[in-house]
Amino acid sequence: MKRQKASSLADLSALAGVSISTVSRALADNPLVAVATRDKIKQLAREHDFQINVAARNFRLQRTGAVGVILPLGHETEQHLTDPFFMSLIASLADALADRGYDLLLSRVIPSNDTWLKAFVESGKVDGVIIVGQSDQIDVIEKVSAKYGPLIVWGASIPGYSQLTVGSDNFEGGRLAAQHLLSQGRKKLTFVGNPAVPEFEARFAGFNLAIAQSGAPQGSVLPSHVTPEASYATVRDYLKSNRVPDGIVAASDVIALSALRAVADHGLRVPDDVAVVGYDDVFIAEQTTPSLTTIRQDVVLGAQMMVDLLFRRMAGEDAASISLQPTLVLRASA
Amino acid sequence: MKRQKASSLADLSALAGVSISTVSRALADNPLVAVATRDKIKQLAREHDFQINVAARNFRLQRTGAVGVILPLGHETEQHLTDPFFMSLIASLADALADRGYDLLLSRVIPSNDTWLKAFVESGKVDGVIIVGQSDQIDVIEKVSAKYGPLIVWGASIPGYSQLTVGSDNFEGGRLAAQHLLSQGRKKLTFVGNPAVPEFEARFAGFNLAIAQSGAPQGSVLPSHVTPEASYATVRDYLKSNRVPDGIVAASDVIALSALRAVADHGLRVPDDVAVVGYDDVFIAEQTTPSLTTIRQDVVLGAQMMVDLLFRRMAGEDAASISLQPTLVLRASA
DNA sequence: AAAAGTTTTGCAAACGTTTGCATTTGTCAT
DNA sequence: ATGACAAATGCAAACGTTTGCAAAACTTTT
Repeated sequence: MKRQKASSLADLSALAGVSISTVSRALADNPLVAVATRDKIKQLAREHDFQINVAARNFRLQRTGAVGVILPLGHETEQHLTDPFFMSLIASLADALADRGYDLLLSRVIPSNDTWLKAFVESGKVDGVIIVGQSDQIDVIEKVSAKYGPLIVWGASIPGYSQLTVGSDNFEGGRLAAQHLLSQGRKKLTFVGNPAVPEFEARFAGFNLAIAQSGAPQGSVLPSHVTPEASYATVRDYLKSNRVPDGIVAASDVIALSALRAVADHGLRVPDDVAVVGYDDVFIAEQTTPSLTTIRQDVVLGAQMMVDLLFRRMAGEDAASISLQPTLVLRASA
Repeated sequence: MKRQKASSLADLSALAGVSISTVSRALADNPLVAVATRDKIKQLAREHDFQINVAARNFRLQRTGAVGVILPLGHETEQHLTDPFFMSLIASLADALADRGYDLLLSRVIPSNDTWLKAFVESGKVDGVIIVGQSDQIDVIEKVSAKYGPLIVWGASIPGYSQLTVGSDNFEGGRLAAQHLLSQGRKKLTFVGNPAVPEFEARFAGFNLAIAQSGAPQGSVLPSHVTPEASYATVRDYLKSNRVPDGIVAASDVIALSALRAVADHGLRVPDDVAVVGYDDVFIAEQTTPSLTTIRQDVVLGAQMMVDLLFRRMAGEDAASISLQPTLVLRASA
């Protein structure tokens, strides 16, 4: 019994004694071909375990079947990609795209010039692009986004910018975090994170508003890189200078983690002496000692929204940016 | 000045007044075309910012320019992808592949039947495959790997299996961890992790050997899922049953993190009462309280080796599995 | 039994490249 | 000026699909 593998429609058409067109249509269940022929061909395809050449099909259809997911590492040349929040977002994106039969082309970019995004978009390798985090590339993104439709950004929706974004309401998140601390009677708050990052800027603004509304003294800000080492050092040095806050709002859980450690190493107790609120609710937030009170962003939902929006844009429809509501998750650290 | 975007070789050939072939060759710097013509065409390409259609080229060249990276989520249906170790491995893979001009096609697979890998390999979407972690799919991998060359696995090299693997010497890593604890006078050791996972099995074997050689009483094993919640519960319940070890070797840093917390929550001190050694040295290992003593696997090197091996296989050469030496990183937890 | 209509199949072009081979153009010695 | 040879360019096929349109094969109606 010869069951050679059929590797093209031509092979199959020879086996079935029909034309290539008929095979193509049969496999697509096109009612144009008679049911009997269709079944026969499908049977044959199964027997010779035929797999259609996806590259050829996509080429003919002028599509790629892939969506590019890009992480611009602008502020941090280091291993930004390991930030657990971005990772789970990517994981969820992979799932959401797979549900639609699309592949996920992963790309880390360390922006060296202004053309990286343009080049990527025009390379024809993907049918759409999702950018995870604006980093310091918001202007580059904005420029490309003006001419290239299927482009969705995870990040902040900023007045004056028209790029299509999905993100949690960072302002509200920052406000929630600060408000929580204030409601516990904390007075001297510090925000840790680099406000040059658009998302962080909004969180910081929300943080400031909450303070202003409560009448507490103005909060301070510690611009910090997002890597564990850098943020640890930043907080440690700050504490050493004796400006000890009684509440810390971190711009991310990873930063919060470092803050927890810096505070502990400085001989202070969390939350008794210093309360710490994180941001993201990544999977380790529950596992820290003490476990981390944080502002939760729903990555699964976020990923779905991004993919929804992207496909709408790919279909030529238009769509509006989406802002998701973050929530406060109460644990032990604040 | 009309600077329309040229979007195909045909466009460009019209502009230059030469044939498509000549344009193709000129852009490839083929010496067959006169230097003057070459320069003129390249100049023209720049002016009209021409970007070659990668899909078409790859199709013609019968390649895809992409490598598939697959995470089989066999043991854990949940968000395995967020394990920081795998994430940094993927990040490094992305870099190593980008260096070679290849794209990274990310795919999470929850194996439902035995054909997922075969289907993926035969879909023609990628030129090679890297599997990150054998999970419980080692037999499926083995079968496909027998017929499909460009397939590299991160994981354990197991006698009797011929799949090409890159991984750290898990046996040695487990041995190192246990030996370290024993050398500090610890006597009652426990291994936390599911020995059904090939890598973990080897770590457990090394752990056992070290104990046997030292003459200490046999160690115990706590099979545990790799998620934080599950491993926390496992360790907590074990401690509750009053079988308190004085040393824990965790199969991963994430598990170790849970162990740290479970031990602390049980009112015991780390490392005074119970010492904990992790595995992987992920980026948060430094940030735990207390910071985690762990067995380090070099992901950057590992990723490079995998890509090296893969390209050798893609070129039709053969290659041998690689075992990397893990190292003990001393911190505060043991 | 032929015409008209319907269903099923096949032909051929197209997607944008690369590349073997043929052809044109240019150079040089005669 | 002509022939021989080298250098530069162009023609056309191929990669594996999908799909508009034409053609063939049936069915029904007269």
